[in-house]
Amino acid sequence: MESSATNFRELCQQHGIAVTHQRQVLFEIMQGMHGHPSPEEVYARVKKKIPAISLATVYKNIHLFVESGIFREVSMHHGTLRVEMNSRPHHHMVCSMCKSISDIDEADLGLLPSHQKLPGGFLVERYAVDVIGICPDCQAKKSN
Amino acid sequence: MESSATNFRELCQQHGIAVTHQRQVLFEIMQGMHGHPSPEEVYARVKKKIPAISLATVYKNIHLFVESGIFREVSMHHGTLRVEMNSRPHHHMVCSMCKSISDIDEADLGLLPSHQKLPGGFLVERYAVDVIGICPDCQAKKSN
DNA sequence: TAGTAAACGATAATTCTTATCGTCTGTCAA
DNA sequence: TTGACAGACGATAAGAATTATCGTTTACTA
Repeated sequence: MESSATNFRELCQQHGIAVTHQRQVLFEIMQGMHGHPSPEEVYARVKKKIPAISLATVYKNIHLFVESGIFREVSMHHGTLRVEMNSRPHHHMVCSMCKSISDIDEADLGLLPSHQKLPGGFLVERYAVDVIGICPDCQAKKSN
Repeated sequence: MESSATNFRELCQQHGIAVTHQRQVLFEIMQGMHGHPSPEEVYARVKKKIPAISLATVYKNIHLFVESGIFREVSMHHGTLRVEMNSRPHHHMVCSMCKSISDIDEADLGLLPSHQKLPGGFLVERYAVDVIGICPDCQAKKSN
């Protein structure tokens, strides 16, 4: 069985990024965390292993991991407060390139909820679907 | 046909909030905006009609509208950067009370995408579904 | 193993949002 | 109507999250 160190080294080589001690510890700790920790929470954990690490390094490497496709952001939405004024039942199309958000009617999406109660006893109020992909503008730019 | 002023007055009475000039102009401008504007963008528009308005007032009233259920937030997610380390295909259950996020396997959700290309030519890469509702903990608290 | 590009830590700066506070206004009862 | 009072307002300071800067150190390639 390969060690996780070897795996991480290969992962970095695949993505063309340098293997540093900080980066490796960060990666391993993040992989071992459940849920969706904030950068601060990750920082707190990593600090136990590398007391001298900087919060900026944590941010920089989380972004690097996300850009490389090693991890993924939970929400594609903008960081600022965004409000919904379209009162018709609809969902969102989010462009993975330009991050633009456009609305799509529920009926046009062709997806409908089927359960009222999910495993664990979670009581469903509504579904919010982000369709992630490439918007027409970015498709055009891509093929140029 | 009722004027929009009357509508807004009734809306405020329904929600037990005062009708102020700022609030009314803000509401009307937001209703007339497309997409999902940021507070800054809304502020810029409102300023043309009420030059003396404060950005804090815009924030306070957007929150008020959201809390009252007049408008809705685009994303229920936390404002901070959150990273996904679960590599299995899954979606999220977001509690509308405590804002906690937990994972649910795609298979358990019972929802599957049916289209590859949506109206407008948007090219689908993947779906990210937020199931919004009440988590078991908050259901328990609620009934107390 | 030397040169170079990139990564690091420290910290200043920026951005977004919220809190504070003195003044003003909308609401409601008289 | 009017007067009292809670709540809303504007100005701005404060706070939280994130990013930029910069001098030093480290990893990769030849």
